Amino acid sequence: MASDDSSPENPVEAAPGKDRSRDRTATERRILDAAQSILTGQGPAGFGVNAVARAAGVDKQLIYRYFGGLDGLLAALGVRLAEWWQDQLLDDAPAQPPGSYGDLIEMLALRLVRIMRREPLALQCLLWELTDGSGPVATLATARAKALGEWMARTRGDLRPPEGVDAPAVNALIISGISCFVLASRTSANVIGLATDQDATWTRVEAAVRALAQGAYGQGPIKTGFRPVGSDR
Amino acid sequence: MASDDSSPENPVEAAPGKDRSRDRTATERRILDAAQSILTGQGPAGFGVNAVARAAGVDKQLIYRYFGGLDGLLAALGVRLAEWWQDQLLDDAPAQPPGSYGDLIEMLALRLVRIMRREPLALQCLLWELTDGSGPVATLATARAKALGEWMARTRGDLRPPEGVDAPAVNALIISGISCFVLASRTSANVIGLATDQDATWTRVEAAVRALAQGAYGQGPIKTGFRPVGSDR
DNA sequence: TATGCATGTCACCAGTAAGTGATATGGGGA
DNA sequence: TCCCCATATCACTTACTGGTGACATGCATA
Repeated sequence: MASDDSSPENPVEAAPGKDRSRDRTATERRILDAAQSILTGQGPAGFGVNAVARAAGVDKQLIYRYFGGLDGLLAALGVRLAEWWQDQLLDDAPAQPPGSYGDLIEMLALRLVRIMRREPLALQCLLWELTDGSGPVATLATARAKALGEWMARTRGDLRPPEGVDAPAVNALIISGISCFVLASRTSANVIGLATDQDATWTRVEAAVRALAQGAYGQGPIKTGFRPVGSDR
Repeated sequence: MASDDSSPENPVEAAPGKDRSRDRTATERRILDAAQSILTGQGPAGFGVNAVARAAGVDKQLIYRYFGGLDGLLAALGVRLAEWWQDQLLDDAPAQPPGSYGDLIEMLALRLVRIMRREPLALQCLLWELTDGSGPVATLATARAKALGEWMARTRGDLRPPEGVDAPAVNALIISGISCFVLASRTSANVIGLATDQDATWTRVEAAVRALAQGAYGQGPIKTGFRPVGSDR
């Protein structure tokens, strides 16, 4: 994945011929598609003017003209991301409303596990935010935070966390844990002793997520019927 | 922190004169110090042959000769890191042995929070592992995992998690949560709604860590006496 | 038909990266 | 004393990056 980016491996066809469509909005979409594809595949490190232009089969000058450079392109991509998060979270209303605050957080957490596992782009954006907190990248984080917040507001009804439990802090840790774990599973098949390439492991992780949510907000430790087989540190 | 790396901002002095000490082991140490300094300051992205050589005040050729290139240098750094983790974790025996498995995990988790907050190098390594899972970088992860495992083996005594609780999965999520949260606090002053630049927030986070550990392994939700002031999603 | 502008392309710049072959220099052994 | 070798430095190539100015082309309007 180093040098040979000129081969047409992207969804957009890259015929190096003459003036293509002469359609600005279409070209802008091509560029955005390419940017998304690059970010998904190569990650933040590969996200550059040259790479995106090459993938889009377009001169990089157009990126400067139409988006004002990389930052503008990233901002435009952020708008897409925001819509995507809306689709992922908001559009699937819960089958049955949560019965307790613990259920609410469990529901959110499980959704998060599945979304993150399914969508590499979300992971790459998260990684980028962890790497670089400067302005343009921060908008990506904002999109996600907004979608999560709206889902909560819509779903929580009048549920409240139990007295004395610091819900924002606990939730932040649970969400962080899920994010980091899925992120780590992307590059390593063994994360803190769990084989992330096996489906059974993910079943266990989801059960653990439930146990954490209910343990922090519920009435006691959740027995999942888990029986250790190997080392149980 | 971008371009001007030639100024002697590192602990090693960078006099561009003639043959310095003509002492290979000392030179190797200079290079290693510089590499560590670069990684701590600039992160994985800034970790290159030129940058390290410049910071060490040494010709980059020596990096190839003595370490066989960046990968070898990274491996050598990994050895250092392993020792560092040993120092951080193993050498401070717990004041009193944990009374339950929940106490054990709570103890480990709190230690982790403090270590991660204190040592930027640990965070940069973690970030690198999340970015790139290829061989040389993976050794960094191994060093940390080994230190954690040994601490557990030494401290746990004959404590066992409660029946039916999947300790490896729960612990992995707790550790991931701490890692990711501290990592995010490095680049953003507001992580999932928590102001990470205030000491009070970290007190809350530590309490939440305790609540999660005890909630998952203990007898019920932990009341920390927390009283919400603002939004409590 | 002729002009002007939006669209697209090309060629180049300065900067920096990784990597390599040749050269200087000093110290220790024969 | 002389020579050899480990140590250290220099000079260079190749390749890529972000960024910019100049140029070509086609469409719509006057």
